[in-house]
Amino acid sequence: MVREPLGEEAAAELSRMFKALSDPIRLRLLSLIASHEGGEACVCDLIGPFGVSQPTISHHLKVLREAGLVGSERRGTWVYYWVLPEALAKLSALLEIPAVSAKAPA
Amino acid sequence: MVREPLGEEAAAELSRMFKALSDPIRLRLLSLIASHEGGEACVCDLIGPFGVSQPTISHHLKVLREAGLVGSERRGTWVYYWVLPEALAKLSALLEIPAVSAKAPA
DNA sequence: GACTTGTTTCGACGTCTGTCGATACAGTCG
DNA sequence: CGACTGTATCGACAGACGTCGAAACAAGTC
Repeated sequence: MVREPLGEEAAAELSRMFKALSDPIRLRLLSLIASHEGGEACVCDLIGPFGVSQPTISHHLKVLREAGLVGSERRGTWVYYWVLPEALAKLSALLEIPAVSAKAPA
Repeated sequence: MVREPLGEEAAAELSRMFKALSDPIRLRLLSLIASHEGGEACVCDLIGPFGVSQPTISHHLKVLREAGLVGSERRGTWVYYWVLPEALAKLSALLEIPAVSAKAPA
């Protein structure tokens, strides 16, 4: 991000990922999935903690999935979700600012 | 993010920052500012590269500023913007997934 | 097959967001 | 002061987004 200006296409793809993270419920969902035992969670584990309806949770999970941040699989009755670490690593690396090139914080 | 589920307040604050990054033009603005000589850029350097009007750029800069991602200062005729590295570092750290706890990538 | 539980999709609604042109504000120069 | 340049704000509009209840789909059980 610091070395050279982001190209139009790269910015478009990255902004789609950040958009998926721009909702508090989706952030908490991601965190809940990532911190869940085994690194994955069933949808049924995710509908409790939030004050929204189950279809809304399903919608948010779809957004995370289409952004490439999580993977999902049906195993019998339940659907499981897990975080795709490569995607998060990509975003994390983008936001790393070499201390040298940044103006000193106020 | 992996160690424990994000709290409601933390998620709200972080989602505001990610929302600021969820627009391709804002991402490119941020990158343009960060990669600019001296780590800061005048607004007049930023209105050229995009196919949108000057008020729109000004609006996007305001969003970045209110999200705490950039600082700004008027110096004479021009207004300068620079990246606040602490904010980006905070987001970057959040997205770092310890390889151990993540499910292996497909 | 019929019933039950878990999950997704659909359709609708109000709200938020990105964009613009017009306008206001800030500072510089005659 | 008056004109001019750089930047921010305002008001309006179309489109996207988060949410819900209802309904559809999937898989297991009787």
